[in-house]
Order: sequence, then structure tokens, then C-alpha cells
Amino acid sequence: MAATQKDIAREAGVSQAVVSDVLQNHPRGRVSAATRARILETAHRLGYRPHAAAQALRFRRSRVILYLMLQPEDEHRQALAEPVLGGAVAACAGHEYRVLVETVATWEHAAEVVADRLAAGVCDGAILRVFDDPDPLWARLWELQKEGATMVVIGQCSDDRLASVAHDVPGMLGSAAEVFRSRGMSRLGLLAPPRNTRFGALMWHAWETVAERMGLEWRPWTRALTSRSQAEHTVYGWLQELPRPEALICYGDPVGLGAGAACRLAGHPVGSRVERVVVGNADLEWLHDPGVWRLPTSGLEVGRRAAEMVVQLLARETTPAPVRVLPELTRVESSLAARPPGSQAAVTNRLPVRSFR
Amino acid sequence: MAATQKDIAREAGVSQAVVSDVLQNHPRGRVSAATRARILETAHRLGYRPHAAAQALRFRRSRVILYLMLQPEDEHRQALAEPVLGGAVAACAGHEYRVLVETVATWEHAAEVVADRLAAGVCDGAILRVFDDPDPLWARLWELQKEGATMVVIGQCSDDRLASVAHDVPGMLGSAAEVFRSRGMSRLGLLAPPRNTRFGALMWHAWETVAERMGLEWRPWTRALTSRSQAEHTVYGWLQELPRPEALICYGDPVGLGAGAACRLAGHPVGSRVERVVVGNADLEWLHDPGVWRLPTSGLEVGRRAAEMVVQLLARETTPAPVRVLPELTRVESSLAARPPGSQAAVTNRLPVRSFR
DNA sequence: TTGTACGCGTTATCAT
DNA sequence: ATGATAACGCGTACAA
Repeated sequence: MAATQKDIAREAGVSQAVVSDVLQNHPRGRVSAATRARILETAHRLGYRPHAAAQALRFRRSRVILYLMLQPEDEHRQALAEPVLGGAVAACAGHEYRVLVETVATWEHAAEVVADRLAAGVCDGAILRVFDDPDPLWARLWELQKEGATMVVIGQCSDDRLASVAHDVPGMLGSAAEVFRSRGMSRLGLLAPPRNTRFGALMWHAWETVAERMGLEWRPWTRALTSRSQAEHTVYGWLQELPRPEALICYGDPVGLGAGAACRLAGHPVGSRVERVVVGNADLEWLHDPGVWRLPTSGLEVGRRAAEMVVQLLARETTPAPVRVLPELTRVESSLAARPPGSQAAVTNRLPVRSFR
Repeated sequence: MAATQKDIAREAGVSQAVVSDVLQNHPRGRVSAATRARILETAHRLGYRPHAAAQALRFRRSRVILYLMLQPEDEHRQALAEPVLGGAVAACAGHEYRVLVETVATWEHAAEVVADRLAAGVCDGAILRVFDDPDPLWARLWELQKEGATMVVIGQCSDDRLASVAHDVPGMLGSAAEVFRSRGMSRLGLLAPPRNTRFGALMWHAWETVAERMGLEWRPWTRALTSRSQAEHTVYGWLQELPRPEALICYGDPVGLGAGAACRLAGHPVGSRVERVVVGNADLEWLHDPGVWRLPTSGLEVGRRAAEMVVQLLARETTPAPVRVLPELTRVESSLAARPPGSQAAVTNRLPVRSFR
């Protein structure tokens, strides 16, 4: 059904090779202006599109990038994932690459899938979205890279020989602490993932460093958790006794919502006595109550950066260093108080954010 | 770098055609067990993978399905999109299809992109995720379908000649109303998208039908809106006067959250006097307060169904009828009251749901 | 039982 | 200025 170069050649009364040259703008032995115009007209009339598989075979390039995601059972992480993919797709489209999406249940299969798709010529490079920090996976990926595979990891990858994009965790926590410190608060709480994951360990280490340097009072109000209900119980407990924390740093939207619910139940609405900031992947503006601080790492930006890195790797042979993306500090604007009915989604205040060592 | 059949043939001392036969298990002229074993061993040793582009060229099938999404500027809709894609990817993988993701800014370009990718042999079929109901798009898609294109629409498509998957809107609203009606409430409010979109029109029409049939008192508490802050203002206003609505039906998570905030501010927490149910795409369990009813259409299920339909269309030449997916009724469980600290994410009560005409 | 030859649609080289 | 030809990797009809 689709027209090929052969069809055009027959129709225009020339050989197929000439058609190819004209369509490529190859000034080989120069084609006469008349036949050139005739060929272009015919191609247009027949709705010619070069066949992707034929080109892939010929160029030994599929112009496809694999986006492999470890399917998180944890629903929280699903919410934040689409913007990342969207950013990657947009960036790839800008470089004439298409994005193929696949999922794997566990990281054990990830390297194997990447290797297979690369060997099958399905894709030229890969982006892996990983949530944990599994050493065996990095080792396997490093092997693949040495064999010539091109890939970028989205996630906290502890192997610097692999290209990766992730939060700037110290920057995130440092900025969060500074927001409250600069407003005269020193009793700060932290709700973050358990230290037994490498991401959690990174987080807690950064927090201890930052909190000590700033002279904060933090030890009574730290807790490793990830779900909304855990946060709800924990914060509610903290607020029953004195002294209370003046502000809470929450990793993730569910934890932020849980902390918020607990504050309300305990009679401490946002902005009155207990401030809150939600850090991490948090692209959804409308999720939190007015007055809550947000320190989100833009998913769109993360995806975009990852895609740009793959494309760059594919083009030149440089090995880019790992990238750590700094979040933007914003605040959910008071809605019932400050805004007239009918106005659009929450506008946020933008504040400066800097990197921490 | 990757091994081809020719490599295997050379290594095993046979011709490439024999290698092909063995790898396909084609009992052409039957191959001797010895050479057969030798070929298989060599293929395994060399890590042979059939080249996707070569197979696509040969079979005139790419084994790729395009997932085209209209990139919604509206952040609310972003949250719900990943489960849909995940469902589609999973279903496609089960049929040996891969999923290619692309985005377009407006539906004006959607048909054009589908036609182009199909013509270029990039994909065998397409899934279009559309949020509006643009007649010109359906017309263009119908043209494409007549020319032999295979595609399925995710969204409220008013053209029944096209295959589509979407919410069962009357079922959704009918079930929601019945939840409260069966608990003795008759003053029900509705917060739904404006009628000037076809989806909104569908929604309001279904609501009028259902509400009148059930003999509800509903006219004072209906409002067309989509954002959290609009919902917040509207509901707060309703609660200042008597009579108050006994329950609110909210389309979408942002609207549900806004209504919730307004209820709290007005001194009507969930379960006390004003019940709430959130309907529509709502895959995130942790989003709402305990006691809120949820009537979500599973995004995973929608994506899965769409993919199955494409695959089926690709296999046989049947034209499946539009599918309308009924949501599941659940309730966010009370957390601080009923559950011990440390227990996992909210378990929900499942209740029966039926279809409405 | 195995090898040869052709075609899928493109691009590129080499003759004319 | 243009046409024949080879090659990319694979599957298959046909000849040996």
C-alpha cells in the first residue's frame, strides 16, 4: 500500500537510484532540474515515506531509544513517572529519535533485556529508570558498556563509570533545611526512606551532615518510612508531646499528605505552628494544601537530561559525568484566602536554591 | 558486533539458509540431527539474536504498536497516564509486540502522525490517547481506517465506527449516586467538567437522567469546573447556606481534594455530615482522606483493553465495538482510627457496581 | 539432506 | 546526467 522508491521510479520513468539521490538531495552526478521536479512531484503525490526498517538495515541504526522501567509496585512512584517519560520523549523527538517503552518486574532482568534489544537492533541506546541501587546491576551494565552498549541510568547510581541522572540529594535537603533555618526555626523533623536502601542511606547521611552543620535540633524527629499512613501515625505522635518540631521535611507526596493530615488532626494547620516541605519527585502542583513548601525535582527535566545524554553518547564517543539535578523551591499559594474564585491552578512562589556539598 | 546467520553458517560450515531453517524450526528438507545441534550450539555461543529490522523488512510487520498521547498541559491528567501506558505495554509484551511512545501537542497533528508512522512501517497499529472529543479528528481517523490503518482510541470517542476504550460514564455516575441513595441521602452535588466539551456534555446528560430517575435533589449543587481551587471555593460557598448537600460527587482527583479542603475549612470533615466520592481516573490509593469513597476506572485495565483490541484487530479482521469500562467502588479506610501504626497503605472496601443505561 | 537464488526497501559505488 | 549493481539480515521456493 505504501509507495516505495521503485513505484516512484516507474511512475516518473527513471531508475530507482535516481529517485533515491533526489530524495536525499545527494548531488551525485547532478540530476536535471526537470526530472528532479518530476520525481519530487511524484513522490509527493504518492505520499512517499522512506521505510524505517529498510533504513535501519542499511544504516545499522534504528533511531530508537529504549526506555526501560522497573515497574514499581509502589503506587506512589507511579504518579511521578509520566513526566519523566514525557521529557525523554520530547527530547528524543528533537533529535529524530523515537522512544520504545518496556517494563521489567525486577532489576535482575533489566541488563538482560537491554543487551537483547541492543543485539536485536531494536534500539541504538537505552535509558533505564531504576529506583534502587543494586550493585550487581551496575556491574552487569558496566560489562555491557565495555562491549559498546550506550545507556543512561535514571536513579541514584553509585557507579560513576555509568552515566546517570538523579536528584541532588544533599542539595535538596540542604535547601529544605535552609528555608526554615532562615525563618528562625531550628527544630526540624525528617521523614525519609529507610537507610537499608542506598538511596535512603544517601539521604540520611546528607541530612546528618547538613543538620549538624546548621546546628539544628533534629534527633527526636526523624523516622524512616514511605507510606502515607505511617507518616500520619508518626507525626501525630510527635505532636502530642513537647517540644514539638517546628517544621517537617517529607520525602515524597504520600508522606507529605500523611504528615499534613496528622497536623490537621492534632490542631496544627499549615502555616500556624508546624511548617512542612515536600521534597523529591513531586510534579503535581495541586496535590498539597496551600502554604506547604515544595522542593520538587522536575520529572520533565530529569527525562530530558537523560535523553540528551544518550543522544550525545550516540553522537560523539564522550562519556558524560553523572548529573545531579537540583530541585526548584516553590510554595503552594493560599487559595481560599488570596485568590478570587475561578482563577486557575495554584501559582507558586519561586525562591533561590543552591547546591550543597 | 552482533552475530548474524551468516556468521553462524560460516562457523558451523553450512549455508545461511540451513541456519535460518534450524532457528525457525522449519522442517523444510529435514536437517540432520548432528548439524542441527551444531548450528544451535554455535548460535547460542555467538549470542545470536534475529535482527529486528531485517525481520520487519521480510515479514512486512514491525511488531511495534504506536502509543500516541496528546500531551496534556493540564497537570491533573498527567498523574493518571502512566498506569494506562503500563497496562498497554504489559498487554503488548504478552503478544510479542513492543510499544513506541510519541506525543503531539494538539489533536490536529495526531492523525497525520499516525498516518506517517504507519506508512513508514514504524508500527503496525496505533493507540491514541485523546482527552477531548474532536469530530474532525474522528473523521480523519475514519479515513485512515478505511485505507487499512489499525487503531484504537482511548477516550470518549463519539464515532462508533472507531474502536475505543473509555469510562462507562453513566455507570460511573449511577453507581456513585446509588452509594449515597442507598444510605438514605437525597441531596447530592456534582462537580464535573464543563458541558462545552463532549465529555462534559455526556457527563451532565447522564447525571440529569440518573438524578431525575432516582428523585434526587441536585439542582442547587451542580458546578462545571476542573481545578482544585475552583472546587474549594465552590464547595465552601455551598456549605455556608442551608440546606447543605449531603454528599458530593467529584470528577477527578484535584476536584476531590479541593472539595475535601473546603469541607474541612467549613467544619464538615469526611463522614460527619458531607460525604464525598471521587470518580474518574484515580489510580492513586494514597491521595484522599480516610472515609472518602473512590470510584476509579483502573488505568491499567483501560490500557490493557486498548492493547488487546489492537492486537486482535491486527490478527483477525474483526471490528470490535467500543468498550466502556465500569469503575470499581472502594473506600479509603480510616487510618488513625482503625489501623495500627506501621501497617501498609490503605486497604479499601470493595462494593458491587453495576452498569447504567 | 543441503546449497543457490531471490526479494523485502534503502543507500552507495561504479560504470556508462 | 543516469542506470546497473551490491549490500544490509532474513525467510523461503526451488534446484541439486
